[in-house]
Amino acid sequence: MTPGAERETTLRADAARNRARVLQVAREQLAAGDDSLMLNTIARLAGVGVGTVYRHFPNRHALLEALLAERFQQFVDEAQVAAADEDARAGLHRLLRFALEHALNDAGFAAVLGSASDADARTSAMKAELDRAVAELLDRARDAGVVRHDVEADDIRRLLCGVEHAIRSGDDDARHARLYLDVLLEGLRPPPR
Amino acid sequence: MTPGAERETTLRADAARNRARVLQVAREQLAAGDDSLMLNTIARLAGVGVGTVYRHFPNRHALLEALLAERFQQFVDEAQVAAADEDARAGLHRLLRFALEHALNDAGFAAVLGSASDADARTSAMKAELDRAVAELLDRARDAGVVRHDVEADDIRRLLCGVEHAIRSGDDDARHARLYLDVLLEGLRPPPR
Amino acid sequence: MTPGAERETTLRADAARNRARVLQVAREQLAAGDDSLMLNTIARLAGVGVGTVYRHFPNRHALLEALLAERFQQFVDEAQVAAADEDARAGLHRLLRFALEHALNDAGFAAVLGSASDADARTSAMKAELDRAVAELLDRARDAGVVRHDVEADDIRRLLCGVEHAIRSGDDDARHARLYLDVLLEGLRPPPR
Amino acid sequence: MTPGAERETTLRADAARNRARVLQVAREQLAAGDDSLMLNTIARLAGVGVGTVYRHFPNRHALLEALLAERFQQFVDEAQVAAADEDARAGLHRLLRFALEHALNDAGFAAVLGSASDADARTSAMKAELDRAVAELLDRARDAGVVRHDVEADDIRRLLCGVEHAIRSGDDDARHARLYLDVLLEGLRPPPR
DNA sequence: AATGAATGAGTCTTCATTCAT
DNA sequence: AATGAATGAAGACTCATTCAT
Repeated sequence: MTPGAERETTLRADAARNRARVLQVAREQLAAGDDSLMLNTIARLAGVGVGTVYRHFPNRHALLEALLAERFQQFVDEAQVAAADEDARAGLHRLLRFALEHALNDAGFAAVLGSASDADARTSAMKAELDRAVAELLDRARDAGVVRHDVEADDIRRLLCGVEHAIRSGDDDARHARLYLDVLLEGLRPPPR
Repeated sequence: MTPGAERETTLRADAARNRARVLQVAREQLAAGDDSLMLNTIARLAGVGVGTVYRHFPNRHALLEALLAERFQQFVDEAQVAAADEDARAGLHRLLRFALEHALNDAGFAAVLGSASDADARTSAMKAELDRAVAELLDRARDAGVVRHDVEADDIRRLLCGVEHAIRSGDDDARHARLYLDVLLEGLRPPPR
Repeated sequence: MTPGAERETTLRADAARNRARVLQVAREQLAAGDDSLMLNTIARLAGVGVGTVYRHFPNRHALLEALLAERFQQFVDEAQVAAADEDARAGLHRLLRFALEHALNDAGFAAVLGSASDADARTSAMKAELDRAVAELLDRARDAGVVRHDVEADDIRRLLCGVEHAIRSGDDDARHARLYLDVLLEGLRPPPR
Repeated sequence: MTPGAERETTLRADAARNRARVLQVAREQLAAGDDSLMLNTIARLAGVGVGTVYRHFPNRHALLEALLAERFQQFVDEAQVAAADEDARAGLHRLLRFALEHALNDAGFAAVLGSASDADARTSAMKAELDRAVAELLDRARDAGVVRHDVEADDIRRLLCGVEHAIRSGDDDARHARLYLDVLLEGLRPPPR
């Protein structure tokens, strides 16, 4: 029984259920475009008392962090796999498409991805892990001459958030998503001459 | 007697001065990064009563619209000049750099630029005017083979907002601004093959 | 028109009325033994909105201060007159009876009188003024040999609060008040031999 | 089988230990000047669940009563000894000094001593016992002409609380304690004619 | 008997908007 | 036309008490 995992494990069955419900409702609220995350409302929707929400998440931010930690780690794992692709350019492509999908599905995810400073050290750690994977991929891509020299992992993250933003602003159908991502990918090539 | 025109015409000198002050303060607030736009605060800073603010702008949104209308028209004018450039690609370049500067200086400007629906018909009209100019430029650029065929004026607007977003997320120094805009410009070229 | 008085004067008629109502209700609450001073409740009882209460008194403490300032100054004025009595012992007697009446009528008054540290400088100033008057009286009384040498103005204040406390604890009829005050006055005489 | 007795008797060893811990923590809290007595906090500090606290003490008041009962009985015992002093005035002196020490050490103690009505019959019984001892002492002192005729046991209790209050309001060093108690003792002598 | 998660009424505080002056 | 006091709905958070485990 890992000590870290234990915290989750020893949670009483009903407490765990409530915690999950709250996270679930919060996620739905965000997905529905309501980023106010009112703890009272969430409590009502989750069918628990306000106090229960506050017990699990002392403030709005803690809730957001929890929401993100879940998704982000999951994503970082996938990202690392994608980053190992033999073909660096293809790997980058896959990685970005990957991240974009996540960002489009989860507004909170995009928010973290694109913020300069993190409130929680765990978030920063995960972001660093992600940047490390991207940096490796970029290095290989640069060596292969398929990516311009003046962009770094950090820039990739920010540009991706920009694309996500562009897609969200207006009809965010698949065609636009594909087009905007493609523009980014083409723009990342070393400029002619 | 056009009602719209009358409002502007009959404005007493002091009323006009108050209106200008309110807009000025609101602009400063936004520039200072405070996008809450509390009308009470603005009134205090402008040295007028809240009631006065409400007389001129029935609600927060009206204030935002007014703020934008001012800037936007000014921008559209400049844009039309830029769009007339002989060299279509150079014109596009200038136009985007132009817009980007505005967007970085004025968060509200970027918000309008990137929103799918407008609250005020005048805004839509100006946006249409802008898109018309960009569309012409794009047509010429496409004919010259320097821009991919699958992007429209609307996409340009959205992508630009994306770039603005990327620049704002983190250190928004000149280097990043130039780099991200360049990535966009390169990405807009017709893809190889 | 004195500047100090003006603040009160320029208060709009209705604002002044509301402020007075709030103070009135707060005073009644305290008198009724409820020292929780819930601003919402006070607002309701005063027939004004919560916001109005908050406009006049940003927090509970400000309300208390206002409540006290009113009474205290009024009392200090009277005290100074009483302190000027030719017969020092009689003056002290009158002064204490005087203060006791106030303290019994207004719990807040007693609270300030008996607290070692004040939150508001004005309160400290008034207290100092009071102590000055008492000190003069004590000096004369000591010279006349009718008060023990080891008590100071500060002690008088504290002992009086003690008496007030004793009177409140139980039936606080006039007999008890007279008796306890008399015990104090006798106790203040120089001890035999 | 007396229900009251049973409760004490059948208390399991661990239950008794928990009860004692809770009382201990509550006492410490009060001593530390925190008279909010939050049962959740006490439970945490005592290392038991809230439920356990509630099992032993159905509400905050019951806890207070229990806290006091302990001390009070202990005090009454000592008081009865002190009251048996040959020299009535000396006995009174010792008794009051005695009570004062207790009251200064234990704010709850003073609260009970000075309250007109008790929540628990046991408290009233103990208070009656105390008053009986004091009354005897007073009778003897009056007969000896060393205490005024118009004070009763009840008054002694209340005046003592007054002194305690005075001592607490400000620097409560030994000098002040001695002085204020002395003022009371002198004040209790029969007034000169 | 013990635990501590859950509850939700209760309180504080802010701020967009109205309206008497 | 201007003022700013008043309003009160809305949101954040606490804590005494209950009850399933």
